[in-house]
Amino acid sequence: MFRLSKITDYGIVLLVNLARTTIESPRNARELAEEVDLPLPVVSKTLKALARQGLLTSQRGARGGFLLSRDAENISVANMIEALEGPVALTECNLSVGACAHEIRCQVRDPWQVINSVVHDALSQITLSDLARSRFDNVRPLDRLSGIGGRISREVGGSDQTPYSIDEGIE
Amino acid sequence: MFRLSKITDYGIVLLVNLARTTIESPRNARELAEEVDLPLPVVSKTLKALARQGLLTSQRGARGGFLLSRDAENISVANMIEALEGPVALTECNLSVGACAHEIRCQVRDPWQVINSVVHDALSQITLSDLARSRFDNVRPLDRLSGIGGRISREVGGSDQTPYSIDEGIE
DNA sequence: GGTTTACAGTACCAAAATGGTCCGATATAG
DNA sequence: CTATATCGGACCATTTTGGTACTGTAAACC
Repeated sequence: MFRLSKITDYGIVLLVNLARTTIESPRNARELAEEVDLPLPVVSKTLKALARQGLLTSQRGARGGFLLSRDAENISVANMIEALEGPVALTECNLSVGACAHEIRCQVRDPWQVINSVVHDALSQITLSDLARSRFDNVRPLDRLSGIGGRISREVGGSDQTPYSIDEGIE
Repeated sequence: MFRLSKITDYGIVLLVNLARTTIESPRNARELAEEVDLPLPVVSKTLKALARQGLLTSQRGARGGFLLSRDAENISVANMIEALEGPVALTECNLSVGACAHEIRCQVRDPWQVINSVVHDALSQITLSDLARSRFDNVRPLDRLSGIGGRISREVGGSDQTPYSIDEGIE
């Protein structure tokens, strides 16, 4: 079905919520669950996963909770997806060499590498701070994307790169 | 897990196979299954689905089989994925309005529209003929993508657009 | 016209992934 | 010491996937 899991969806919503607040003290799961209107166990599970993957820092005990582990500008959509879904690999052969039995005689492995990179790059260019800014409301969203493309090219290995800002040229 | 289903994977392999041959007579499932080294029932199922979605034309009866229904240049990766997975919708809210119960109070719906479009656009720019050409073998694939980005912007509704050629600037 | 070839549709089933809940352990604040 | 929260699992129902099988129908060819 080519859809992200709900946990990932929830995770991004939660991250945006955390990125929006200016408070620097940790926010706990119950609080966040209310704001987002999702069952506490689900929110809790999602936050735990994000903490384990290093996108959130957790503080245990009374007055504990979760904080972004780094600036929202430095967390890309690709990062968030990878944290909750594992590596972006549209096909098995994109995961690693030798993952697919047909690898040797396969005629499309190399093209798939390209496709996967294109998608990954696209997802790397949008950051959490873009999502948190969210002034999309009454504007057709796609208008903002002119010019994004020139940068979809260089990065390969999942390392961070200069992210594209959705607001570019709009201010 | 953010992976395409195997059927989709198989489907693309089969389409590439069909795009590579110059023969204009239909190729049957058994023949294709051998070439691709996959079980006949699976190949058959996949081809049927592609035919139902209009990417292949089928010919019944003796000497029947499958043919591309249009030129490989006019079949994008997005087309192939949509044929076998349904519409590209990374989240439920990308599928249609009202698909998600949280839609009204959701803070990230609009950003998701953008993300989804970016991915969809990227997948629209690579065509079956690009895949079939496949001269990726000894070249680092990403080098070919410089310049792709400028075009990732305009299209929204899934309609065809001028596709990006992977070989651009390499010849 | 009968036989063979090959697709069409659909039902079916086992295995895996997902969505969601719950609980005991541990760390921290006061 | 107690209340608060996360941590790390286990757990289970439901859905999706991957793959097979079977019946029907269309076309070709003798």
